Amino acid sequence: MTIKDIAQSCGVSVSTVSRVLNNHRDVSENVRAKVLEAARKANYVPNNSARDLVKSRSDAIGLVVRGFGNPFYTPIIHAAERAIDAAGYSLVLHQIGTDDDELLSGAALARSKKLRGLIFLGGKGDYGPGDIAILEVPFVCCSYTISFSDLPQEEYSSVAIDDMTEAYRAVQQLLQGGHRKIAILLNDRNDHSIGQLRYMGYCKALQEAGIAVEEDLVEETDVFDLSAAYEATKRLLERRGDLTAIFSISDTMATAAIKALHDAGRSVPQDCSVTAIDGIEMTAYTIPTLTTMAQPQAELGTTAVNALVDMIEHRSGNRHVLLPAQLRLGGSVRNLT
Amino acid sequence: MTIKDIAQSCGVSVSTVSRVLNNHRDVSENVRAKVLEAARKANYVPNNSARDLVKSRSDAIGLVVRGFGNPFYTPIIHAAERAIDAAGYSLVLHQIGTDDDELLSGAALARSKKLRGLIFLGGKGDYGPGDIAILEVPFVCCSYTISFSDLPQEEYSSVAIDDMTEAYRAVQQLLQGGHRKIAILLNDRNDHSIGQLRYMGYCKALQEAGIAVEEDLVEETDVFDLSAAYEATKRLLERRGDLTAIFSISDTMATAAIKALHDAGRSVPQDCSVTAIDGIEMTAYTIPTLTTMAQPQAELGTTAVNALVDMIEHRSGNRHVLLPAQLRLGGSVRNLT
DNA sequence: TAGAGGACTGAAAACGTTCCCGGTAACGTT
DNA sequence: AACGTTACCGGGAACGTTTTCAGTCCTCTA
Repeated sequence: MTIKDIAQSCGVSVSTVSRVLNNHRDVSENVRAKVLEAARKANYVPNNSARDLVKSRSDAIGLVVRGFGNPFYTPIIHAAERAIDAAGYSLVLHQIGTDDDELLSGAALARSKKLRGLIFLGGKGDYGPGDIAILEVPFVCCSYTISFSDLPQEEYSSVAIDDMTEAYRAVQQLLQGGHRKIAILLNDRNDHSIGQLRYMGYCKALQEAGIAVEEDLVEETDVFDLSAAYEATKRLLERRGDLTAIFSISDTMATAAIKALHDAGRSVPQDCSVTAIDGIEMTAYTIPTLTTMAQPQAELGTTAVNALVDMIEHRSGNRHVLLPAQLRLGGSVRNLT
Repeated sequence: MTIKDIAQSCGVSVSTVSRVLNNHRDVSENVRAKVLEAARKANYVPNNSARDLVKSRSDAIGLVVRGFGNPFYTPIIHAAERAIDAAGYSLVLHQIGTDDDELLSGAALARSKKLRGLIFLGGKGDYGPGDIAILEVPFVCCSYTISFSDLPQEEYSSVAIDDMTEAYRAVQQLLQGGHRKIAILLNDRNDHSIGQLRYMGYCKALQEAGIAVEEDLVEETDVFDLSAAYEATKRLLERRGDLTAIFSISDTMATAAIKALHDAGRSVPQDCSVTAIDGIEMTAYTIPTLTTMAQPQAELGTTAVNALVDMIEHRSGNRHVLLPAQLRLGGSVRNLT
């Protein structure tokens, strides 16, 4: 059932059918009605491949995500899909492994599928102006660090929280509670990831309070592996039994940390406080509930696609938006004073 | 950069270039090498729209999911995407709301995008043979109940756990522990969903143990809303203070239930046992850890796409696979005897 | 009443592939 | 020497759209 069949059945040309189907002007009311009716009755569905070919673009937006399994991303992707759908686009999801290059993957995907735009979710990029040239479509980085690269701000878009500041606030809250020996649980201090930014916030808060960052209070571990975070916490406790608080850069790691503390005979928050960043739904229902800097996950997703769609439709250029996180008070923090 | 440009630069015809790019026979080694080199150097990426048009099919598989936000689905989708990628296909993700018809949505998507196949994840279908006729591509239902419909087994494929049996096993475990007043937390008893199947397993276990299903021990609530599950548990406790165990049809609801019990002054498992079905990663790190029938989430995803790809490539017809769940012992169950 | 202009329509090219079909050259077989 | 077979290659149609361009008819103005 093609446009041609409809044209034939209505006794008009394919051009005319195309015009009514695309809501173009210059077509009389009665043939418009006739064609519409015929299309409806024939259950006509346009062939996107043909349309894409002639317009040399599709209606799809690519979402390339590193670490899809992270429950933190789920509500973001959820909201992004809804927004993409609402804007009349469709979503092709591409997941990349830890050793894949998102830029290369994204570029190939975008070119072969004639994508309209790209969203990079999660991860980090050390790219320069020359690198992103292979991306021929607009893109926005969502919860993604590109801040360390030498890419000028006006050459890309981003949507995220202010990682360093929010980490700073989280740690500051512990400091205000009288904590002095605060450990940090993160992925990597030097990989130019979001973890590094949060580490910088941690350091800043400590330094402002006149506390030196102690090497053996920082523990690096795989961010997506709960059991690794569990083991890391165990190591931390063996090394520094005197710590009174742990700042985790993610809710999931914090959950594992609380469990490790519990299994080591320390209850939270009586014997040790725990705070984090992310605010995934589940940690509002654990025992104890987690005190965390909750990210506006759905808003991150919709903001990212709205920015992208604006760029696609030439309503705006690159922009950077920082969304505020909100302190979600739980039962995992105790004040010492 | 099209096939034509490459043809020109190599001094051969487009047909020949197409042949080498598609690994067809009847092309000499040296021109093959020449074309390949030219394509590589020109950074050629095939135009999928054109290919899709002429072959009248794409390389995409549609994943239509109801309730994307459910963390239980995340590892399934994760694994599915990997498998789709590995099989040389790509994934278009479509999410539907509670009031949308997945069949209609899926059919429109499949037709307009010339999808090769469809995976329905989560949800329920009361469809007959006439209904699925609008789907012109193979499809498999993953963690999806279609069992109540009058669709003959050979007309569709499915991958799931044996919901009724696994629920039966979960409840049986509580019964063996001496529990007699066992509540159930579910979405709906009569909506032909997975919840109903699990409810049937619950009933069967009770009946075999000679225990009547008590109306006020079953609580229905929105399956995706943790706060609703929390409130539902509160109601349950007010109504039946004498219950000694709760069987929840999902891990997430169980988490909320444990929290509600805790807030009501009852600790788990001392005052009340909790068990569930799903086995999401986080609940292995809560306090207490959740005893649950863990579903092989990744395997569900890969099995679904493998089945689908087999059908797409005509290696097999419709098939139904039931994967075993595994009892994951946690600390949320106490034996009374 | 001639001409301008607007409303509407159709023919046809173009998009970048795939694939069928026909053709040539080389080689072996009778 | 004639013929079949094989290996290789190019021409060109086809896929289903969109869009430009060239009309045709009608209406209105001068």
